[in-house]
Amino acid sequence: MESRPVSIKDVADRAGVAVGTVSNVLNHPARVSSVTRERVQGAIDALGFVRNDAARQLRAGQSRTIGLVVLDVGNPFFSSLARAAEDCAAENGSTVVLGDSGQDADREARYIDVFEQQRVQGMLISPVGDVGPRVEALRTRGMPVVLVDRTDAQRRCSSVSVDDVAGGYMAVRHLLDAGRRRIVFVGTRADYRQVADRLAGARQAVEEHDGAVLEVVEAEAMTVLAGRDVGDGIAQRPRGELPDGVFCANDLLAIGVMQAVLMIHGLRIPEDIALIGYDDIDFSASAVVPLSSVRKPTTLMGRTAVELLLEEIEGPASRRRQVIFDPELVERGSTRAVVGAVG
Amino acid sequence: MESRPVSIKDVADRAGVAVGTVSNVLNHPARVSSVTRERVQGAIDALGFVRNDAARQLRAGQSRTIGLVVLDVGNPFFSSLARAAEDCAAENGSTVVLGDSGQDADREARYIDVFEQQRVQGMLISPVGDVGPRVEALRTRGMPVVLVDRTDAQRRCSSVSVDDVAGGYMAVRHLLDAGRRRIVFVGTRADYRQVADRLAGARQAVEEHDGAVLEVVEAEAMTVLAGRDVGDGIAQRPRGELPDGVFCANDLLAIGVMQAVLMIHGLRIPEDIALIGYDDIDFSASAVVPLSSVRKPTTLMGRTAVELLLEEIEGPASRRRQVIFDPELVERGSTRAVVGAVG
DNA sequence: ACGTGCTAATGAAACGATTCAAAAGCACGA
DNA sequence: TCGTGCTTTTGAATCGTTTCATTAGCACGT
Repeated sequence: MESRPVSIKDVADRAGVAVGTVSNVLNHPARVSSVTRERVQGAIDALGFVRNDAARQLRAGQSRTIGLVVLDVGNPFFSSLARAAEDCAAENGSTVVLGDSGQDADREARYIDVFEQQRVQGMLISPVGDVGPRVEALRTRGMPVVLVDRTDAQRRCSSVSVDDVAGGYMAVRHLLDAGRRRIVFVGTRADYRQVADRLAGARQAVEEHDGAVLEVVEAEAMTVLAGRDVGDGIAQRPRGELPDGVFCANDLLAIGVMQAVLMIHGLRIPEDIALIGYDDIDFSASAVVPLSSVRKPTTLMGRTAVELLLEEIEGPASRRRQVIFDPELVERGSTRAVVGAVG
Repeated sequence: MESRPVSIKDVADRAGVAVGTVSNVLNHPARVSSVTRERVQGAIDALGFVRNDAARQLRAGQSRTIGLVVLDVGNPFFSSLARAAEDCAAENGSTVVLGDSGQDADREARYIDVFEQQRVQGMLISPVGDVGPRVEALRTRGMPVVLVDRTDAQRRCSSVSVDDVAGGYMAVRHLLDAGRRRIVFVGTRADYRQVADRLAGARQAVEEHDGAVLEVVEAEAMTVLAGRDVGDGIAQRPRGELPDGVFCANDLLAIGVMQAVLMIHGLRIPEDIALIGYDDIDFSASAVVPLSSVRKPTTLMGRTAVELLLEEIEGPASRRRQVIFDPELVERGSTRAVVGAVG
């Protein structure tokens, strides 16, 4: 009953040709006369032949597959990045397979191993911790690697990332432009480089502006609940000490702050407090007051990462490139200028 | 400079043993004396040898990889399902590679092809449209397939899904138990089998209960904004005609309804209207009023899917099984009983 | 010295597709 | 008839690993 899989040999026998001819039908159809081609194709269909990729790869020495290791597929940033990478790869005849490290270094290592054993064309890695040595080893064995959402300070490989300092600057500059002067930055104790960068950008914007002050408020975590606590604390202050602009290190925090400010304390957004977040998650557009935010060029990042990788696959001689994108301001109701807006 | 990759032959030469011995070190270490083992291991490390999976697979005839094709990695349901599947596969020495069809049939077909060419051990598919013929073809070629989040009416393969009728019943039953009688179901025109099933369950619960009435309100889409419109329409009714319980076909709708009911019309949840959603997305727990919901046993589903697949891989003789899980009620503030709660 | 019973190591064959030098087939002109 | 220049087809060699029948090596008892 359970017969062994159909090979190119079986197809050749049935069509009455040599194996080389079948291979040519599959890979160089122009070399084969149309009558033979049709006979072979008929045999392929009749037998349900499916090419054995292992054998093909073994001979070819490399595959048409790109490995992508992400921190968390549940995070919308990574899922749309993956989508974009897949599209771009498909246009170039490659396929992306995804490995989710779940921020776990062991798991990350496992996927890197598996992909290397599979002889993928190259890897895109958004690393958990320090993948320096790892990447170094891959490169000595000739495996192209591009880092995603992280630069490589030692320039061992190309990378695609976002300038979070610019993003922080952009957000606070936007608040200042809307006439706000007493700015609060909400973030966690800056273990994450990302948060630290955003704060640095915020500082820079405030320092450029006479009369503006920046206060840093620390949240327990980067979640809605933590944001609600922070918002609660802020909104309880006496009227005269209220900030008029709040920049949160991500959208979840901002949504929490919004809930507290609006619901618990009855203040108005943006009239009393203008509010801006970071990441532009889907939810932000449909918050009670649509939330302004700072968006990473996710799609562009995914495409660029694949392009850099392909570049390196084609010509390994090419030098490493660190591509850093600027984020984009997304202006919504939570910071809309209110003076003269009706006019 | 760019030397060809290190093969088992190179390792054998350096260690001064035969290739078969190196292979034994890798696959059957017990068969090799410890002194030889160490010498070979040393050569492996020194040369940076990485096993060529293509060659291994070619010989073995099958891989240790499971292909998972999902509708949308951005959807938390699928990302946690994938996570669970990966864990379960890892425990059994396999690796899951993920393909995101993005609800696109072509893309889905491409991933299925790629996985079949890669001779994966088996596939888990959450299908876009009608994959019947597709699955049929795979099966005749001996490829194990398990459907996810969908049953196979023709029982051509095993499947893992959720009983949405039971989920709908559960949600409305919960509202009834909390003393609500005028129930509204919010959903889209039921193209999705899932939504239709949830409504059917809701109907059933209401019919079992004397004096309870069910009204169906149609939303434009399954989004927060569409929910807000619906909530707006409901809350504008004269007090006497207000429902006292609302069941939304997903959490996004429910959050929209909540925003409209609370913010625009100043009604209270759950005092005036008890509200329950479906899916239990992360956001629900941190809504202004924490949202009750119906949760699918995502992790269990992922594990079970892998288990069914492995079962079929081991013994192809095993009959197909349709596993249907019951969803779980998650009770939060939006439906909390208010009478006597303080006591 | 020789057989017995081990364990350890060997190396050729096999997996299935691709490649490529060589052969075959064919048309045409000399 | 033969050579020339073309297109089409052939099939052996190759990729790197695993398997397995065989051989080698060694200790022990007779």
